[in-house]
Amino acid sequence: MNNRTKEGMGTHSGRTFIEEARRRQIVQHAVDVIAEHGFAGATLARIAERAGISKGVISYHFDGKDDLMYEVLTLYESEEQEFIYARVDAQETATDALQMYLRTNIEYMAVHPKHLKAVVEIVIAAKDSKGKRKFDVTSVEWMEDELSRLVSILTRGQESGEFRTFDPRVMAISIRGAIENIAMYILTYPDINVSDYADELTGMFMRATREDSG
Amino acid sequence: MNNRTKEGMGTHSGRTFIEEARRRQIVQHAVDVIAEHGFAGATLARIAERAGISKGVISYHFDGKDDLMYEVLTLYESEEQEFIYARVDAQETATDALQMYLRTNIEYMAVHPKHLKAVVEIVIAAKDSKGKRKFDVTSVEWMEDELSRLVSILTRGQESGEFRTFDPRVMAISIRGAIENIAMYILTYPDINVSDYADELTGMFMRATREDSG
DNA sequence: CTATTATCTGACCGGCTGGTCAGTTTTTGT
DNA sequence: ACAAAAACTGACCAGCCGGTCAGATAATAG
Repeated sequence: MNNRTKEGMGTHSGRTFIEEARRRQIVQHAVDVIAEHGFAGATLARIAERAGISKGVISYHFDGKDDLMYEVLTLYESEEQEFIYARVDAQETATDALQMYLRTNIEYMAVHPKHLKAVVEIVIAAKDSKGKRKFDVTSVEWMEDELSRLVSILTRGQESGEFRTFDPRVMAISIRGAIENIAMYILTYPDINVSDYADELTGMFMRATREDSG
Repeated sequence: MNNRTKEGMGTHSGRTFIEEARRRQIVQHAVDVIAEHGFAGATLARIAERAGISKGVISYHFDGKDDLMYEVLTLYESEEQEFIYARVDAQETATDALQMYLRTNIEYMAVHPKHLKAVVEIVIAAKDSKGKRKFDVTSVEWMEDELSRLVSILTRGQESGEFRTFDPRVMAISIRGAIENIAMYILTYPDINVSDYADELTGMFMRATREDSG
């Protein structure tokens, strides 16, 4: 009486304690391997070896590599979203929201740099393999979703007069690019002062967005 | 009397007309395949098929896949650098230099989006496979090189009083991130107005860098 | 025209990939 | 205690990867 919902992602309906634990363990080790070797270098053999289990176990608990990657993506994506938007949505003005958005993004990636790297790696890989029926839609939608949330903050700021006139989409793309690039550097040089980075980033985009004073 | 310098990259010493043509052809098709399928999906078989030649021809003219990728990287990287810095270095003030830097970057990627995508794909892949003796150093150095040039422009602006006080490195990383992310979007949605993107980007970072007026 | 060299083909190789499965061990239920 | 279900192992598979090579073909030189 095993595989009930395997492919039915999301809600963990009737899973054993052991199964739940194994899945979590595998996902965690998968993240480590992806962060270390990139998506292409994250083979099932390597993930299994890292977890100290047989390769077959992964196939037993997941419907293949794609399913595992999808799990990694959705798990840490939602984890990040919750962390960030719990704080962002608590802000009243768009200015505060944007500032909090930048700050919590940096803060989150300082605590979980591997998670972010893994998510980015998967999304990029999924984008590249477009048309080969992988996790396509989801991955592209993640980018778009993240972007549209940011766009709505920016638009709100423009409507309230806090922000100047600019293309919210270009601004959002630039902000995401800045954040993701800084994430790469935090991973490469872990000994940097994250708080300073957050200050710099907020100072930068506060000036880039606010109404011209003159 | 064939392979003379094969591995000795760079200067094409004594190459046949045919060899030179074939190499160029292979590199061009390699770029197309990388841009379309990503680095991981750019197999020798696919590149050969696209070029309408046998797989062995690639091995005949290049010392393996790494050599081909290295060729793609160096060729289009230098091409881009020349295009951009020919204009950037002609500017007198740091403000003009930065503005030209942003504008020509967008302009270049509008003309050669595939080249840029290919370079980014290779650099990312090389970064991931770090420690596995590929083109490691070079790829990381490209990023660092690109970054240090930008940093020097920013530092110059700060010394001349054009720019406010900020961490030039963080700013440079953010600018690169914004440019590269926009590149991805231009590739995804080719029907956007590139000129507008350039205007938005310059407006954004002009405000982010300039001395506060008050 | 002929011999030599350069170029190219297509079959082939070992190695690694994701994935499968018969059989063994562990956990669970009674 | 014991049977059934769950969890796991390790050997195995086909398929693709980068790369090689003997032999076919094309270009060139004498």
